[in-house]
Amino acid sequence: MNPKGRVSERAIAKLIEQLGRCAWGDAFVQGFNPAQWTALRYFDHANRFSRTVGAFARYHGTTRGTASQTVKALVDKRYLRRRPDTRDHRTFRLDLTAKARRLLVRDPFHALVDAADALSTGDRGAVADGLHLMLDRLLMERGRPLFGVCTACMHLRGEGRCLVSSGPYECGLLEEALTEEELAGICVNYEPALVPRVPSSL
Amino acid sequence: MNPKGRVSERAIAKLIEQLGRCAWGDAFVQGFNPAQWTALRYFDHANRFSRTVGAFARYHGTTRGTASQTVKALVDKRYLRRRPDTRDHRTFRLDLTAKARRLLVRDPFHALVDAADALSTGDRGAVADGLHLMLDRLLMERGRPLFGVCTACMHLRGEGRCLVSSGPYECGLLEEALTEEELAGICVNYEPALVPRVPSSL
DNA sequence: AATAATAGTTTCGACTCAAAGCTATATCAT
DNA sequence: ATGATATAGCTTTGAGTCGAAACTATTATT
Repeated sequence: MNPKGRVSERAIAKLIEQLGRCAWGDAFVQGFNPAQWTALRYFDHANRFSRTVGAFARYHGTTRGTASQTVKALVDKRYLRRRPDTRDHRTFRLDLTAKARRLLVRDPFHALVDAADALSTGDRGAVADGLHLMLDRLLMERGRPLFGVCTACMHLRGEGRCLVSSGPYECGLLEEALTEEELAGICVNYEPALVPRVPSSL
Repeated sequence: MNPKGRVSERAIAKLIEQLGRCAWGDAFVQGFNPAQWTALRYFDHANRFSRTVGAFARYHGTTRGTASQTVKALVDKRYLRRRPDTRDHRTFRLDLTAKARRLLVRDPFHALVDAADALSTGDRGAVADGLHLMLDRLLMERGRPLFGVCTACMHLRGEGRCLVSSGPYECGLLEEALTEEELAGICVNYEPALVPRVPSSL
């Protein structure tokens, strides 16, 4: 359709930029800003090893300083509860409050989700795969972590051969037991397994 | 692959957000910020009716106040030249300088373009079409203009039947003559023609 | 014990948003 | 025509946010 080589690549990049800006603009609502909404979504889906300021900063591709301020605003407004880690006295654990869970029902992010819903099922798969490929490549280039789930992670051990726990699953990196529900949480320590055990849905 | 309905929609939205953030972070470079890079790209591709603060604000989905400051910074640094419009004394025309054109060769945006380049030709088409559909839908919902090119615009007249000019093409809305090169510039007054004359590449 | 690395916070200048203000053009009644 | 009002294009202002760098405290390494 387009004879010149780089035309459609540029179009894709431009579309991503525009869609991103659009979602950004939508997120100035209900007294929050885009970063705060992203943080709320992050702490909703991150597993317990990843609910810290630093992990969120890496996920969001921002500095720890900025992430610290975003989190502070949410803690002050009682959407996150902050308490010191019992093992490492440098870090603080952050957990969503019930108030935050109620708020997330009206997340402005749903506009972008609805737009994706307009695609046909086949197109959705192609778009998702294509974007995933692009993101992996970009994050890899900058040495940023990938943030996947346990079910596709090489550190997951379980199904009867646990070393450090009597439960069904554990994280081989951190040597901690995992409940079945925790397997679906996104993790800063994720590393893709050579052969995924369960199809990832991120 | 994913049985539950909204999983892949959410994944797409998340990927777009992440890719957008990534491009945002890349754009803090060479003493410019993301908004300034977007402005430089915009004024590079916009046609002469659309090279104003207001048109850029609408394109970028921001306020005129913010756009005004972004432009001001670029004018002060001699990357844009600003001069009053001869017809409408409220508006100012903004044009890229040669200095800006040299700068745009090292636009950090190319990282995202390169990532798109990693896709196969077929995937690129599917991704581009899917994202285009999503963006159109989003912009339509919020009543924002679409910013297309003359060749796909319903206001384009030409090929021997011009009314206000002796040249080959003209804009029926603004009643101004258009040179052939200008047909490729993106325009704030764009409205999709029912039947596009030439395949659009934006 | 000394040094380096990690986790988080604070500070500063620049930027963004939203709202209000200013000037020029367009519309409309007289 | 003339003058009043509305609209459009842009700028200025103030509160809040971002990225970069400096800082404190804790843990890891040598």
